[in-house]
Amino acid sequence: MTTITPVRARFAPSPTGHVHLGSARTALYDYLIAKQTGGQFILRIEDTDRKRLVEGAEEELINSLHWLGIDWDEGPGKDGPYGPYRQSERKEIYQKYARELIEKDAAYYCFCTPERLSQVRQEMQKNKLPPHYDGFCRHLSKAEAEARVKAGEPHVIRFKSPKEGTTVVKDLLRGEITFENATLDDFILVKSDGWALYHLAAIVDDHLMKITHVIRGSEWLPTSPLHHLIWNALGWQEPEWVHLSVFLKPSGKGKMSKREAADLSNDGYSIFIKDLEDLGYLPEAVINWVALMGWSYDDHTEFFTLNDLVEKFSLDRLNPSPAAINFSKLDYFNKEHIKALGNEDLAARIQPFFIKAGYHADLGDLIKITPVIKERITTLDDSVEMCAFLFKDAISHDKEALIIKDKTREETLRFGSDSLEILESVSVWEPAVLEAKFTAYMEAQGLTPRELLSFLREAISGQRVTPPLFECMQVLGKERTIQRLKEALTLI
RNA sequence: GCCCCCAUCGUCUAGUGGCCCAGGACACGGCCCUCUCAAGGCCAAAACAGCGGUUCGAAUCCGCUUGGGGGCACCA
Repeated sequence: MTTITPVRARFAPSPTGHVHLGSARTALYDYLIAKQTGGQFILRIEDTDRKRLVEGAEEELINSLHWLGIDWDEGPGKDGPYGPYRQSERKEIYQKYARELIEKDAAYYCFCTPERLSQVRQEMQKNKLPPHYDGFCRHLSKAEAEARVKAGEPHVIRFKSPKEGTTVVKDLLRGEITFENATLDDFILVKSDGWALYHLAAIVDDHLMKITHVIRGSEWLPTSPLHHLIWNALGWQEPEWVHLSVFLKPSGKGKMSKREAADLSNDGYSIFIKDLEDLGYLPEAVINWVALMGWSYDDHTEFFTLNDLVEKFSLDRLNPSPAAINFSKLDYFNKEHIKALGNEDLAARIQPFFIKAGYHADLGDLIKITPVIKERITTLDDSVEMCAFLFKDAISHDKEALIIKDKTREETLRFGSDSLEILESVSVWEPAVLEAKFTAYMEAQGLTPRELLSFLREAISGQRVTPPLFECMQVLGKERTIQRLKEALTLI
């Protein structure tokens, strides 16, 4: 590592939908590199396309970032020296620089109608050429163009891409990438409604906001030469470019489509941060998981907290190849991070899931069960299914399961009433005491734990799967445990 | 069609010319432990896409092929 200079990194989403894994990872890396160098992480809303805005998307975006624990130093709700941080509030700024580009002859007015443009595109495709603009307005005289603009003729502003030579883009993890200028298009910089497009707006903002590193998806690679050219045309020093690889669907074949995203939810998974939260994943786990998709620390360390990552992340250990999303690995990380949680913390996190399921579980009770469930649940939501019986007023039984395997109804009844007596005789209601009593009883009767305890489990919980039996009895309390066993015995 | 990117076990990856007949993790299978479910322990199976170079030596460097991915909007 050379001398560390503070990095100013920005996460610049457009509020057009849910925050997904890809953007979460980009935001994370931005945040990490900024924090690690003592720099700033900036959140900028790219909302210049007024038609695509989605109601509530910005709010969800902010919530998701907060949930993940990624906080910004400058951005909406947190003013800084380079605001405003919403592009919709910066329209005039972009127009100023668009004019500058025209004056420098690096851009030109174009009066072609959308109809003509699509016609040109079709023509190009028919001739097996890249579907680019044909340059119809590129050579209009400045005087004529200005006159038509003044006359109020609808127009856009296009960048004047060089036609010869090559443009080299330097990417931090891919090295130098060379593009033939002949393959470049004359991109639109400002639309006919006066709003700047990403290509102009992002560059102007990155410059004005003194961004030093731009981390973005590799889908931007094809337009990166244009961006390089615009930076140059404006006479500015461009930032470091980092083009991250895309995420592939779990099969590894192709990008996640709308349809596949929907199919995922049938399996209890999702690529959207909001859903992951609802599903019972920990932000710690999502962060850990997503950080490792495209980055690694060494050949064996996998468990990282956000703070670990701030300390250990580095751009030079990024991996340029696309990564397939692996949800079973997320499950694994979720288990690991749940196990790492303190009992009070875990209890507070599972409580909303109980409440959502209609159980009035109070924190005190939940804290009692967290030690025994923390290594048995994959998601926070799993705790509800596993422990619901503790919070129900009445439970129902599967009568079949109430007969001890390979024993008769009469035998079961006898073991059941003996158990009842044992329970009633216990004065110190603790797992160790209960276990000692029952172990002695089972030995005397020649019963295996599997036989008796499975029966008791069904009797007091109505479930086949629960946390360890004696712990369950403890949380249930002596009275309710006895009550439930009595009820069960009447059903045999 | 054109441009660009990528290429190690099923998946995420380690590996920057000899330490590699390739290491870790998840998932999968088996065994042990075990009151259910987990957790834990042990074991197994599993990869350098192909072909040419360069080199004393290549997973590592170069080229080609193949495969995969991304882009080609008055979206970002």
